[in-house]
Amino acid sequence: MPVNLKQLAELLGLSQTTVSRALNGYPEVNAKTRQRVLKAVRETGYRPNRAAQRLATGKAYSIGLVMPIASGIGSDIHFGEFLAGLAEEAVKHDFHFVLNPSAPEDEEATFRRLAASGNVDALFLAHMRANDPRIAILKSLSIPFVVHGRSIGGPKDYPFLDIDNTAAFYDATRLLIQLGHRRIALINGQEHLAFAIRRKKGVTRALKEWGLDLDETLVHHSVMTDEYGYRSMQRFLKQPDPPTAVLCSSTALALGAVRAINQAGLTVGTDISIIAHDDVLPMLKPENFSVPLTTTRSSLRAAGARVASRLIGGILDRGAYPDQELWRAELIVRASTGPASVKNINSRKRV
Amino acid sequence: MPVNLKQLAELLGLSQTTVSRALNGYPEVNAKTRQRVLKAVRETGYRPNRAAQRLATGKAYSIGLVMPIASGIGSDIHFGEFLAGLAEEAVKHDFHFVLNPSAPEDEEATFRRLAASGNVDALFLAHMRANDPRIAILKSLSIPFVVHGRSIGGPKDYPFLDIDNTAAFYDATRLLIQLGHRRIALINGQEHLAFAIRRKKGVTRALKEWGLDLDETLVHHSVMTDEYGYRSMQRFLKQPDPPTAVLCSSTALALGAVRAINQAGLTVGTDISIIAHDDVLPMLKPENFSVPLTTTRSSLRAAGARVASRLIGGILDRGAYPDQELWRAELIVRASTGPASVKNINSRKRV
DNA sequence: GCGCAAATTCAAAGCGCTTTGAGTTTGCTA
DNA sequence: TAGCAAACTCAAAGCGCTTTGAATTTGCGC
Repeated sequence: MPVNLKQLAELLGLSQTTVSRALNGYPEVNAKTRQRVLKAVRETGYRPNRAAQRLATGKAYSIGLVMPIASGIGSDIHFGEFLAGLAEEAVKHDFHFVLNPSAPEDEEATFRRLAASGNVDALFLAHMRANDPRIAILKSLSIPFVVHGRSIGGPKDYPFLDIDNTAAFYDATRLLIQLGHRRIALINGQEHLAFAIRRKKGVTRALKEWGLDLDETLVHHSVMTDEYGYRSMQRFLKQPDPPTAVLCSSTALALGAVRAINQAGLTVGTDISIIAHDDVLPMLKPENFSVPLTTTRSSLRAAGARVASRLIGGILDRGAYPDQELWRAELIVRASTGPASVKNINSRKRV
Repeated sequence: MPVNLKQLAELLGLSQTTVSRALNGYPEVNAKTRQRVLKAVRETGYRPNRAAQRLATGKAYSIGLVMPIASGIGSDIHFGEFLAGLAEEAVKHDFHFVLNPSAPEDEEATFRRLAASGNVDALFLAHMRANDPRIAILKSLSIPFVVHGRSIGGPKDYPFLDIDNTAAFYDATRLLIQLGHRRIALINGQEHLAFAIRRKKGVTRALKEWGLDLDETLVHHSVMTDEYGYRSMQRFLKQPDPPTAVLCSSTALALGAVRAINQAGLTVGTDISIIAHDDVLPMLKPENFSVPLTTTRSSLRAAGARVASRLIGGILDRGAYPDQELWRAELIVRASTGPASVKNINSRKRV
């Protein structure tokens, strides 16, 4: 039988008002009194009743999530991982979720309904596309939100958390160039997604700085699964002048690419270099690849947790968070990258 | 500005009591009055305030979900799909989720905390293992729950929704036997999972009925990804007496298996038959395989929705659901299954 | 020691719903 | 037409918290 405010106040010989204020950090409470209250809370294990708080404050203490059910997104491994981070953080603060599976064409209606329902205090948005129309919709909805990722074009002033995809792939490409690679391929995510566009831009930029051009025949866009990584790599290797290095937008793609490379009788790291972006999925660790993978790393789960923090912090008016965050991915060099030597190129040609 | 009960009652010239009762289906309300109330609800768009309901009834109107973060589960595509079904149904009833990411070793504590928190009315459980200890824990916790899947051994009297895995794989195997196959392989899920055990049992049983034995060298257990399907199939094909047919526990596994088959210069459906279990993942449609896949089909999303229905129905005391449900998977024959002819066997041997 | 502002604390009024216990009608029976 | 049970409807009391507006203390300058 949990104690409630009234009992706690009685126990302390204080009024509910004072106890409530002590707990919620109001300044007009004597420091000693607050200490007494806090102690009593610890001893009794008092936890405020969320339903009552919701009723009294009008806050929902929950976060709305629109879960895309379009092919290849909803049940994407990446979504689960991000969600885990989000949930982890939410649970700490006793926040709930309202998960709204929604087809892309219904998304706008879903947002509106959700915002109007009063069931959520804030919304979360992901899978940004170029010129994503959802940002304008959310801005018009007067409900706080945070975007994971960034659109390209359109309004600039909205809260987001993104990683610097351009920089990550610029850095990765630069490393490859420094190692002597000149023909560099890119196995990327779907073409309409903002992160994929930025990553390609990073590659292009680095090449350009060295006076090189990105060969469009060495760029593939697809859903980021093992399977597509394999197919893309296979096609690259069949080209008359195949790449000596390849960048993959996910470890899943890299898994397939590695298989294609091995199957062609080539060795990762010596014959062909490979760098993948690593979302730190527990299923797919780059260090466990037969040839450990050089990666640009940024934890998706951590991003989820951070987004939740910001959303919750905003709702509770606690802590000041930057409105726009751009995380820098780490470039971690492992065995899958090596110099592009003449010998490599020859051995490759022989296949 | 949404209307509340008081305003609605005023509008109707009724008391809040009567309106509330009319809405909640109490019998002591005149049928005509109830119609009037319902009409007014439609016109005003009245929606009861969940926070107030929670406070008044003591119900949380939410469902607890323990999301396993062990390797290869949490961010599993199957989990996302099931979750989508669950969420879809929950949203309809304005139910929330409390997602609790938890490492397997903390699960018990997580259950207890969740049950004690009063934040959820019911719990959901999945990824059943043989002799799964979590069932006993949940039963002791006096909180309603539904299990997706079934344990093997241990208590029998608990609410579950499962598919008849034994029957599904029995049926699939029987079909293969009828087509003349004698050496049948199984690429299964992880060995400790109940569904995998049952599927293997189904295969064994069918073979036994035809006087055949399951060759243990033709059974692999692993995480159900593309990658492992490929590896398993590759190993099977290297055996001195390779299988003429293979059963896969998921379409992801089948994808890998098909690749290995093609790579070996064989053709699915003529040289080697393949049947996969299809969870109806939007990402991976068996009908879109280059050779459309024969499958045992049962929608994971539908299962999620059903579990949510049962959980919610139980909480609201609405509708009577069976406590234990065993869904029958459909066996859908497509082009990936064909007769095992001598010619096939010969051509296979030549490789 | 007095008076006043600042510092604390408090009682009470909601938040919007459910539900108890009591009051009103209605429909029949006698 | 009185009388009574059945059928409806209602006023009011919570649920556990926040917050307003007022009351009480305390601290200081004179």
